[in-house]
Amino acid sequence: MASSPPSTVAAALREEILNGTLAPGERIVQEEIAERFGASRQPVRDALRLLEGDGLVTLKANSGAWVSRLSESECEEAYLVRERLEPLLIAHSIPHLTSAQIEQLIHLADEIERTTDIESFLRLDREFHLLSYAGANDGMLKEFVERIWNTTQHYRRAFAQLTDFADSEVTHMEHKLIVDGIVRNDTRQAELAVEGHIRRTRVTLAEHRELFS
Amino acid sequence: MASSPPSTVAAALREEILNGTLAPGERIVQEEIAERFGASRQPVRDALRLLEGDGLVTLKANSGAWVSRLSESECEEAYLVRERLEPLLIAHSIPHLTSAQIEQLIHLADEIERTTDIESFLRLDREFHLLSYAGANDGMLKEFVERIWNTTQHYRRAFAQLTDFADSEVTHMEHKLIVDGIVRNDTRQAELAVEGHIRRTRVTLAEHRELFS
DNA sequence: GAATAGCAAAATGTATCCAATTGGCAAATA
DNA sequence: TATTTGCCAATTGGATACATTTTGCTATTC
Repeated sequence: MASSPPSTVAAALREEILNGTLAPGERIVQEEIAERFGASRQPVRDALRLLEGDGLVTLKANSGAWVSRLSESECEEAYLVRERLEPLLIAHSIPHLTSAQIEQLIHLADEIERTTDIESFLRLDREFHLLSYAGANDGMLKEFVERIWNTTQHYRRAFAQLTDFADSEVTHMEHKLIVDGIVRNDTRQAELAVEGHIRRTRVTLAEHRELFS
Repeated sequence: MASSPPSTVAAALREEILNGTLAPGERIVQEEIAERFGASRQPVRDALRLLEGDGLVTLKANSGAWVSRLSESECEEAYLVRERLEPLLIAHSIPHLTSAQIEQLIHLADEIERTTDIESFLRLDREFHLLSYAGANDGMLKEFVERIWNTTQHYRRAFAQLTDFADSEVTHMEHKLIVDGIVRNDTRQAELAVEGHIRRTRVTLAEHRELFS
């Protein structure tokens, strides 16, 4: 599904932005991308428009495309919005999670605790949270949340590198609280754990303004 | 700003979708639009991609473009998200509203109360709420909220026509509560009034499933 | 020496032509 | 008669060529 050239190019660029190959602020030249994918500039333009819709790329008319960059206040805004949306999302998700998915969540929380590598941590943490929302049928809400995760991915990486997992103990505890809420079907606890998890991250991030200099 | 052909075409189509000229589910043919604007199909394609990013248009590869249509559950989801986001938005806005803007809000609430025409009501109501958020510096949050307003506009119109303003008294009261919170600088009251306003609309909408048949 | 005006190179935007895909209609077959 | 297969018209998608805009550099002037 969605295997048209523009989607393919967009997916590849999205991956490069998320894994840090393309950094925020970096210029994206249509012709370069077109050449790399053996296509013309037309599908590349479509791909860039798709990514603009995802908030990952910023287009300027007659000028070019850049990987989106967040200011400190925009990053804080992103976390404030997550604090409002993700508790709702997990509440809608929990009643429909399969036992296989719950098993996987337990497994992921465990694996995250054992990881010392930053890239693995980012990948597993993302997988954990998005899987905890997999039961929800809310298309638009999921789009919003995933968009925020994508646009803030770079800053999570920078933060993890800067602090070298200084808060990892608390993070693991919060993940366990979320899992516990899910396992015991205590939706309210899961909501509060998610909200607290995001809020603490926001406050901790705010103590490192140097990330945005 | 943003006066490039694609933006112009997108703005015109957006207007036609919002004012009901183009109804949800309606097909949009590239060549027709191109001819109407005296342009080639290329900028039209870009415009459709822009509108897809706004959620107003749904594209299907190799098939065409349609005005987006919401299901009943998607519409409810939209209101649930608004209940979470708009209180936050008005809380951020209130401290920065100018006295001229506050005067205008008072004036709008008054004008809405005097209106019996549905199109005027929709236009003024939208203007009132978006103006009440004008003080906020939250770009992404505003984008999200405006996107939801846009994609649900058609259903607000259908609801107003169906009920012929049966709940207008309550609506006016809620608007006054919001204005009162703003005027007295009581942010918390404004938040609660906004949340209640949206929540009541959601519940009332849910009593009219025939809108989505 | 700093600032501004003009120019040139590079990248984006648009138009046109051609290819590929879709969906409906008709005809043939079970 | 219902279903399936094949064809054709219509529409979208992609590639190439050309026009337009931007931007940085250079040269000139104050």
